[in-house]
Amino acid sequence: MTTELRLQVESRMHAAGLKLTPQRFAVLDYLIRNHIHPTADQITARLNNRFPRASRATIYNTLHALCEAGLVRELYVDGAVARYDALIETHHHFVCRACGTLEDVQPAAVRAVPRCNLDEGYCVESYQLVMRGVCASCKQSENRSKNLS
Amino acid sequence: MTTELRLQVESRMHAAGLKLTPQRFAVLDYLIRNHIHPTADQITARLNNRFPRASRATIYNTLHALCEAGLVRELYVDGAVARYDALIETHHHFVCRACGTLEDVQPAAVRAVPRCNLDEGYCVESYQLVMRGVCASCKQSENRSKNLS
DNA sequence: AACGGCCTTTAGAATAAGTCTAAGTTGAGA
DNA sequence: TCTCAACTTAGACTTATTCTAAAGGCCGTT
Repeated sequence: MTTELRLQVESRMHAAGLKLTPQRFAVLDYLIRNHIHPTADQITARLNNRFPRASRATIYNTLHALCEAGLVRELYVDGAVARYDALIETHHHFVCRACGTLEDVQPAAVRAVPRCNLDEGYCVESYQLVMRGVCASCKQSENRSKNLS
Repeated sequence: MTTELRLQVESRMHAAGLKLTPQRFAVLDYLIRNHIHPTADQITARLNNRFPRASRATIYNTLHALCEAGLVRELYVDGAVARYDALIETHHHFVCRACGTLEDVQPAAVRAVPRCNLDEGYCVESYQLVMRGVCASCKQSENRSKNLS
């Protein structure tokens, strides 16, 4: 984590009334460095290789706290397992139905401005766009097997 | 279910190699008549008031079969509980953070054309847009309490 | 209309994600 | 440094979903 980012995190955590424990830093640092949308279990397994250890309850507490502080986003994409994402900039997601990979999609790549025309009084505060399909490498494999048959 | 719809369902189920059991009709009929995005538990509770009874396993089997047949969509919006939706026409969803209600949003209301400019080779087959915010009636309550204070 | 294969349903046990609890620990303001 | 509310912890608990093995029923064929 750069010093700049660290300061930003500190001020956000402070604003949210959260203490800066080693466990919280470790979780956030991991999410910032690894954009793999891990589950709580994956985070636990990875962090417990190193210092500091964190129990399951702490991982969940931390993730929820970071979500409330707006530093992390919780995603439900595939199934009933929550995935987590350091919320550095807004972005969308693409899921490959062949290999299951979940990738980030930069907002610039999507011509989808969620300028909604809902009934009067509705207030959209945030939105999430999940695209599903086949990623480039799986598409290639599909084409290859088609040509063979 | 209208005769027309029933025929459509029969042909889709047949195409998917699925038998037309009373339980499957009951689940689909309930989803078509009630756009409340129920959980598997809510469906089970509701159906077991009437004929035919269906066990938990059957409800899940049926929902998965209907999903594969493209007649039903599985949604993970709030948390780790799956919600189900008769997939009659494409539409989006709006979740109110105050009352938790999940509402349908017609595509016409969203100026979001998912014409994505992903890396070459990517193929978007479907997408799902979930908007979060405050619904009209909750917004009104919020304003009312602001004026009082 | 009856038959029989095989898909479907069922109850209940098993699994897994996430939450709760109560006791010990610690970050950070004074 | 002192203090205490906030944090962490292990493990029990809850709840959604899946699995299993046996009984049942849909439907093409006769």
